[in-house]
Amino acid sequence: MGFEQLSTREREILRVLIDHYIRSAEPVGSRVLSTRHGLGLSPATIRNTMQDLEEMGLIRQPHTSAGRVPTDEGYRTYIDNLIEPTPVPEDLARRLREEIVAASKRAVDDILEQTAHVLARVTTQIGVTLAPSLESGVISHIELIQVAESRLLVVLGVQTGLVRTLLLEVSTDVDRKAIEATQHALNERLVGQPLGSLRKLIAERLGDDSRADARLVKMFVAAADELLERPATESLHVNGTSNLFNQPEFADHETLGGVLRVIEQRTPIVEVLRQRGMGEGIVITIGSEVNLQGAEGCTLVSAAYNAGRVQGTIGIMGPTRMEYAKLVSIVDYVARVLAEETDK
Amino acid sequence: MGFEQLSTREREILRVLIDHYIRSAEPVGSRVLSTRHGLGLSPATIRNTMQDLEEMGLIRQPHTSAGRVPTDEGYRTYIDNLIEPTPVPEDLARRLREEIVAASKRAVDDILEQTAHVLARVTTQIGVTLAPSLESGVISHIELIQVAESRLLVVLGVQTGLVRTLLLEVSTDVDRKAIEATQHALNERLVGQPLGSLRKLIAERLGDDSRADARLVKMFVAAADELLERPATESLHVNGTSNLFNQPEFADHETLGGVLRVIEQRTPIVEVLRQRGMGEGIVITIGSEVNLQGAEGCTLVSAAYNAGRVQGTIGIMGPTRMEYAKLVSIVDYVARVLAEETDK
DNA sequence: ATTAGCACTCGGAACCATCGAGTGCTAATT
DNA sequence: AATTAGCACTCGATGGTTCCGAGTGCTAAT
Repeated sequence: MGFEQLSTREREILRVLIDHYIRSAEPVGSRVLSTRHGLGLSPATIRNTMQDLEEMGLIRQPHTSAGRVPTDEGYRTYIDNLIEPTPVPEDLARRLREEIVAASKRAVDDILEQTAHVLARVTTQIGVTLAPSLESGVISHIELIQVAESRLLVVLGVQTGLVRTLLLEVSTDVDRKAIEATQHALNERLVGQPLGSLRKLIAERLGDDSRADARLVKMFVAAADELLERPATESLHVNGTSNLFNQPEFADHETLGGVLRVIEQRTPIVEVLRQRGMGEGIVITIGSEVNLQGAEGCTLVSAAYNAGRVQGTIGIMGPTRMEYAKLVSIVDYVARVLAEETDK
Repeated sequence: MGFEQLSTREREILRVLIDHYIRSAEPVGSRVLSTRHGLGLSPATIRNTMQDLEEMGLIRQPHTSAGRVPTDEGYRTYIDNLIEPTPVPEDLARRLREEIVAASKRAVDDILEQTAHVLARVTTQIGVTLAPSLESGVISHIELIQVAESRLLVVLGVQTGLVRTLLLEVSTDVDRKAIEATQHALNERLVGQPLGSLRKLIAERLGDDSRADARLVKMFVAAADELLERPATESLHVNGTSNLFNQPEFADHETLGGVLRVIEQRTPIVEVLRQRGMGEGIVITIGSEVNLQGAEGCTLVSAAYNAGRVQGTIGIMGPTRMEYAKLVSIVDYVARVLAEETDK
């Protein structure tokens, strides 16, 4: 099943077959491979090799008298061993950078929204972007602002310029003094610490501080918890869903519906991006390999980007039959640009 | 074409026909109407009336030898004159309220997201919610916070507890003093004024103020402008798109694609909600009546909600063939609950 | 080891007949 | 005068049949 067991010829035929299938979206027969591509072999020979590849589970026949299509295992070997990314053309690179930079004056969410949009348009796939997880971010700044009688706005500055805000509903009888005192206490004790360990820190460091209003602190912790937990699905931006309609694999209503449902749930996608997309370099995830029920025919091409010390993920989602050679480079490039833009 | 010209019998038949069609999604023949509904008329009579209704453009035949289906004009008369909303059942009302209240401790966007979700689930249509337009909101509070060397967070409090924040990229050489001074000047001159007239006000009131940093003020205005313009599409929440898949009218790929594309663009929907949805009571907008290219077969049932002095809109979107009697009440009820929750 | 040759398979397109729901019209009925 | 029964007619949907050809696997020749 592994790549090592493939002969040069098998590799070559598998590569050419998938290349062709990616373009045509139709089962590939031995004839086309023999004539239209430069591997000087007769159809018969190719047929033999194809039989072998089929036994290995890398390709299959939709029905007896049809050509072959890649299986997901086939795609996997192709992805891992047979593609050579084509560099992003100069002019496209320039345009990409411009469009992302144009948005970078705004808040993080706006950049990400814009990036998802650009990704979708350029790749004609679905663009997805995920804001950095703040777990490991370092608190630089805490501010409590009373915006209404019973509403407190919490501004949480995280290291290199990331900001999150959230609203706190408080009982009406906290006075300005208490708020200020709490704010001071929080700042003093928490700045410079990683957000992820906040709950623990508060217990340790503020338990004794008499200046801080205990109720406020408790609410603050609850809110911060939420900030850490919830935004996972909320900070996911998806764009270009309608690109699916052009893909023949989603001509079927069921298939299409399944994918859209998965996208709507968000969580499954966030999980794939978080769990597999971290680290560095491009990660390609085939739907059927992970638990993406309903989107088995989809694949995610993702890359992490560093925004200061925290990491977010971007990517594209489309049918497993996609032009990896081109798209991989684009995703990679966009991730780099995004890192530059969010990290300054 | 108007409603006045319909005889009682014509009205009755139109009503019953549409009622039936809404449930069955199939062309309605004269037989079914005669036997299955209590209007003691023979099929032949009904056929005659149906011919009349067809001439008036209220119903039509998909082809000879098929029953009749309503035209959009037919739906319009039905909507305007023939439906009687069924009250929301007690227990459903309770659950709705609970679910919305549960989210109301969080920021506005969260409530709206949750509301869209609830609407979608309960109606099995697409739920849409639109944050209040801040145009006419009154500024209660302005705060400038330096969150990084060259980043300023603007907190804009709007009357009863609504808060908007946005990031400002500034050149590095503004000092703390200048920021504070500007903040003071802004507060002094702008609090109590409607957000919409902000640009004009600033020219009038701050031109002479020497304390404020001119560059900062200019950037502030730019940012506020953006806040007024841009969020129109951004503060639209959509949920339940996959509900479309159950509707037979969207079995066709083209149709479905059209609708999804419209949803993705967002602007068209925002416009319908803003332009027609304001004021009070339920507004029902049929796709073909307004300029919703691609979503002609869709209808929006929307209602405005008051959040203090500003107004937002919520609604549902689905095939024109939807159960208005039930759904209208639900949308109405949710709008009321939402008003209560955002306005306190 | 490769390839030409050939019988075989099977999905898809085209064609056809059939069926039946629903119509519009006319003539009979109330 | 309004309603209804009766009837011929229309036309989409359904299912069966045939036909075509792309593509195969195998065998025998190179």
